[in-house]
Amino acid sequence: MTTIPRGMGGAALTAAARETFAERGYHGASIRDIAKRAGLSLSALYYWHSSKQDLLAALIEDSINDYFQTCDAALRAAGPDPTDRLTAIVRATVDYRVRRRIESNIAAREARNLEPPHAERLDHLRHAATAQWDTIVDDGVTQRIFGCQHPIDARRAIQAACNAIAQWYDPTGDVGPVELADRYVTIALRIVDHQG
Amino acid sequence: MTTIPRGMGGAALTAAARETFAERGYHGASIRDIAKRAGLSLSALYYWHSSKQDLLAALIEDSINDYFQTCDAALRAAGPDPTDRLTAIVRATVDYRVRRRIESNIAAREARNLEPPHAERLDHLRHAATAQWDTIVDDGVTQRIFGCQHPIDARRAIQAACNAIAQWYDPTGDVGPVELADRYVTIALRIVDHQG
Amino acid sequence: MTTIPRGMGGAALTAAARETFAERGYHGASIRDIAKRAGLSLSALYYWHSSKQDLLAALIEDSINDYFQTCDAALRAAGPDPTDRLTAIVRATVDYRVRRRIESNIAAREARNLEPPHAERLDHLRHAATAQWDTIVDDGVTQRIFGCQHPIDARRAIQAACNAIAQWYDPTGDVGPVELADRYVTIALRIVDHQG
Amino acid sequence: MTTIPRGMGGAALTAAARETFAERGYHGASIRDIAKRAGLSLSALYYWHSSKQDLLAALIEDSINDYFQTCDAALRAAGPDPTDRLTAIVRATVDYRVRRRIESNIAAREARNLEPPHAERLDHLRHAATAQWDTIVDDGVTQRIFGCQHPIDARRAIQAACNAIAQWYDPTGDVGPVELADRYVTIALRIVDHQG
DNA sequence: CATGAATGAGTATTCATTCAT
DNA sequence: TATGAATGAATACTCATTCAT
Repeated sequence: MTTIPRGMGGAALTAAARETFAERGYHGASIRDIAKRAGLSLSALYYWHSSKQDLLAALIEDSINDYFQTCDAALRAAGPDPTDRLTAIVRATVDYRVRRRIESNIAAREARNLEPPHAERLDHLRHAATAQWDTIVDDGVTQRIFGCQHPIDARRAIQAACNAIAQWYDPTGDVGPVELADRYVTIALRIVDHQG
Repeated sequence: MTTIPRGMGGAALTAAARETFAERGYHGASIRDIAKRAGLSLSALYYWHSSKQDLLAALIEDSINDYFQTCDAALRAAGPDPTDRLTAIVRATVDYRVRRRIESNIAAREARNLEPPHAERLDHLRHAATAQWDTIVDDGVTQRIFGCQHPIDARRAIQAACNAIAQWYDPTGDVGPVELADRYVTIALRIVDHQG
Repeated sequence: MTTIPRGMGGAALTAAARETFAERGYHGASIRDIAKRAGLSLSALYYWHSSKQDLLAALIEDSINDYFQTCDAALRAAGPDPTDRLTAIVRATVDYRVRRRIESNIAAREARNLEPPHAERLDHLRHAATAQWDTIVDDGVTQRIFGCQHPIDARRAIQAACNAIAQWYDPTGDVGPVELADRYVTIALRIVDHQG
Repeated sequence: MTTIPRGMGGAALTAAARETFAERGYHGASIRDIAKRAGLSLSALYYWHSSKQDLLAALIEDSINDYFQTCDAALRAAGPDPTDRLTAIVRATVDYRVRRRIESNIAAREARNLEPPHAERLDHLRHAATAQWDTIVDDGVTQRIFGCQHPIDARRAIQAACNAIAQWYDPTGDVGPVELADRYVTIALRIVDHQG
């Protein structure tokens, strides 16, 4: 697993890469742009990161790890009840999409540009996340707490709605992350047809 | 990679561009790849299309126009009732995302690579579509047919769910477009808290 | 962009080539520009002229032939006196540079882009012209009518001055070709140090 | 085509560009030819010069600046007398055309291929040079030292004669720059009808 | 740690030209 | 006569990457 190097140059490059990939996409961004934005030379970039691909992978993996930690903590705190668990994972997802809006968009849009070693690790993580969501919804349906007839479609709809937040959320707007999470919990519970 | 009959180069190139942009993204796709895939020379590509940008714009605009026509027809047939109208626009959207899955993904992912003249036209269309959705949800809320407290978030969630279909739908799978539209209408009505 | 009378495609192309070569130079002009300017298709251009090179050669040779005819006529009318002959050839040259200003500039600037068969013919003509000028000046010096000590430099100076006319002459200005020729005859006679 | 010492690429490329532009003209010269002639890669060319246009502009501006410095020094040394000043500027011009024969030809032939920012600067310089010449000739005419009736045509003829030197001068020939300048001073004084 | 100099493969695009109709 | 469709080679330029210092 690639880690983001600590130190002034490394941090500046990571920040510059994040902004540049977000604005122009992986293929549209040139490492010259990134180095210039970081105020460093091209060669300095290669001191910190072995390739453009590595820069992207570091960014995405760091962000995804954050997401998994956020989810795990929330689910550990939530206990076994499907409603609590769905609430927890929706809150964690909304929180992550807002807090790491930019990396989150990069992860969503540019993941397909990751090459085999990184791509496989990411696929595995994604599969695990999907399983986590599916388990929660399935449990709720089995326990007749959720009335929806197509749990997979419900899960897809909730995830899509949460993921889209990163595309439109304005951190300077007047809906804060907590209020937003409340609203999306409500939407999620409606989608699974929560029997309240 | 079949031989293209003389005079049919334009269509072959459009099809090749669609597949290539979908697989690799706008910046990741090279026009050499596109021409090769179409079984024609690079120069033939420029005979039919004035630039790579033009190829992308044509693809996206054609697809978006299709979407608008589909929606307009559905809404004209639906009459004034908000439930009918929401049902109609969700059906039209699901239909479009399934029917033009590939272009639909290109439009969603690569629109930001459109340059000013095309980008502005597209922005305008997107704004019009959003207004259409908002009007429907707002009408339902005003008439107390929909109980949701945050109509804009509801609209965003529904659109995100429908749009995501193009990312995972498998045309060879066992859920057909009509059944899928039924399921998404159900989800949409739940999101707006339809009072049935 | 004038309309092309049927069968006059050749003339339209010659005119278009003249303007385009004059504006952009041989290598800077594209054969597409020329065809478009002539209001014809690319293929029509190739019906009339076998190549871009042929288009340039036709233009230059036509113009050079005109120059030689003008000079020959003037010198035949002038008789044997060196002063008369120098006057005649300067008048003929000024007349040509004004009358065929554009082709004259093309011939001067683009001749080096002519390929072997045409280039050799042109070199031969240029050499003949130089010999004609040199003979006149040498005769004047031998007969002590011209006092200049370096007849070749004198000839070069006169030719350069006359040739430059095509670069600055404004046909809408208030100095007509006859008055201009008078002035350049005066200059030429001073350069050779005419003993008047 | 010797090997270029590391760090000397810029100069080698400038020299190669000078030769290539002189031989084939701006549009006829390809940057591949230039790089190859310099014994460097295409990319090295772009490391040192931002574009083909930039290469041309640098060459021309450098050469023109040389000309202006040469003229200014000569005129400062010459004092106020029109004959001295005309002699000085003719000597400076001949010196420049011989000393920087190749760049001088490039400046004359390829200036029209300069794009707006550079073209405007050059136009301004050219206008200033013309004014300098005109002032000298006008002063001589006003003071009845020069008898010519059309000072502008006289100036044009002198300039054209001097400029043409770069087209035919052979540095291995037997007329050196000083002797040549003497001859052109004589020609110039005759053109303005110097009252000696 | 960091840079200046360099590279080879690749980019989108335009060229003069050809050919079947 | 004339054209619409196509081509291969060339165009200027950018890419990610390397390496000696």
